[in-house]
Amino acid sequence: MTKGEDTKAAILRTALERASRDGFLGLSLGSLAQETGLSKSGLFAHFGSKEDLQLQVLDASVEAFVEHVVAPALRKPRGLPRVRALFDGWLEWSQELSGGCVFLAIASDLDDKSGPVRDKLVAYQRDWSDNLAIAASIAVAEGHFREDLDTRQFAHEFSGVYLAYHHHSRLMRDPEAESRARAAFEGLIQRSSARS
Amino acid sequence: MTKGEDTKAAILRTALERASRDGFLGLSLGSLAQETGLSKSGLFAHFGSKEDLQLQVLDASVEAFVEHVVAPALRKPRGLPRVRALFDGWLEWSQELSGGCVFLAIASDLDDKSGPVRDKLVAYQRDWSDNLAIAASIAVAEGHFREDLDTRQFAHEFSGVYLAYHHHSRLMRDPEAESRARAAFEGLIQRSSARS
DNA sequence: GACGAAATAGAACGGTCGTACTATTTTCTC
DNA sequence: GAGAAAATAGTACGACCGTTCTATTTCGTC
Repeated sequence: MTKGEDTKAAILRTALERASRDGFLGLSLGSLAQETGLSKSGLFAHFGSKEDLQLQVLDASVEAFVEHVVAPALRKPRGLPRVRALFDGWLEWSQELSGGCVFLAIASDLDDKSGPVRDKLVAYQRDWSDNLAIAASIAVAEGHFREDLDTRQFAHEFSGVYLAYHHHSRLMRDPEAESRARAAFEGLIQRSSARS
Repeated sequence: MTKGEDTKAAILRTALERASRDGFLGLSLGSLAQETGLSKSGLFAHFGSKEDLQLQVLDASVEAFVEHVVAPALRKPRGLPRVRALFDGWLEWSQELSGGCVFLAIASDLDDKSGPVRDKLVAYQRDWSDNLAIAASIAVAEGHFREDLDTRQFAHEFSGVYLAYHHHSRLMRDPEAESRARAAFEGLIQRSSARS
């Protein structure tokens, strides 16, 4: 790894952390430069524009997410164990960066914008939704979940459990958020399971 | 209503709309002045500071929320009908402003900050959570919901249904978001109901 | 160790930010 | 309708924004 690539990776690591706290709106080149010990123009030289930086932060976020959540789950047995691993990993993910889930942090300030950054985020989110539904359908195939389970509905409610957890733990700092989320998840699993 | 109060109300109405789209981070005095046809200093004179403006926007948001969601629900019969009205009203609320739910828009850029604006938002959110739990416990008392229902857990999952709806409809523009949310809600109602 | 290339710094740009201060206009009261 | 009070405009401030351009330093190769 060359010097430049090294620096860039360090910038992205810092940027990811910052984006989780302040979103993309609060992530300025000046403050990021200061935080990484570079000059503003020195940092800027690694990216053609702020938008390019955002796109690369997004890619780096997904890379981290796959490493921390998706990959470990894929090492688990197909079906229910993998679904559980996805949930556990996802919860951990939301606490990994100091500002919580970076995707949610940037989602809110991209909601009503348009452009490549939003497009990329949405594409990634769709992929994730698809993956949740696929994990559920594997659990159906393995006989863990009901034959007639609506796997897309399952994915939707799954994400609802996560979103409620994130909202209650992060904004409201509710100490019961995790136990509530786990209870909700168990309920979801139970009513999705075969031989209910 | 004096002229000044009139202008202030108009400013707040515009600010509310803008805050729903861009959050508090994206809501600048300059752009807000332009949008309301006032000079920047003319607008500023109505508020001692930007923070004061934010606090007042927050109060105005709650006022609107109570008017559009809480009050109509309170006119419904106690118990399940009221719970349903809260849900329906909440879904409508999320589509009322062009940027979606203003509370969620500003929640994400206050997550990790501290100060009076965040404190006020959190207080309001706790009130709302409490109200949901109370509505559920009334439904228990009326015999609509199970005696042993955990009403706080109900409130938590209720908000999860809303959050998933908001996320899927707003960020991902999923046309099925509403039907998914309604299905999730019906599931929640069903397993909370008496004589299941 | 020289030398071309890669990486970083520095300075400056027009713009917008929130805020303060001083005019000017509009409204209300008698 | 005069005059006080309220409401709005104008201007300026220092700070930071993203971006561009031109140095300067550091690195990798022969």
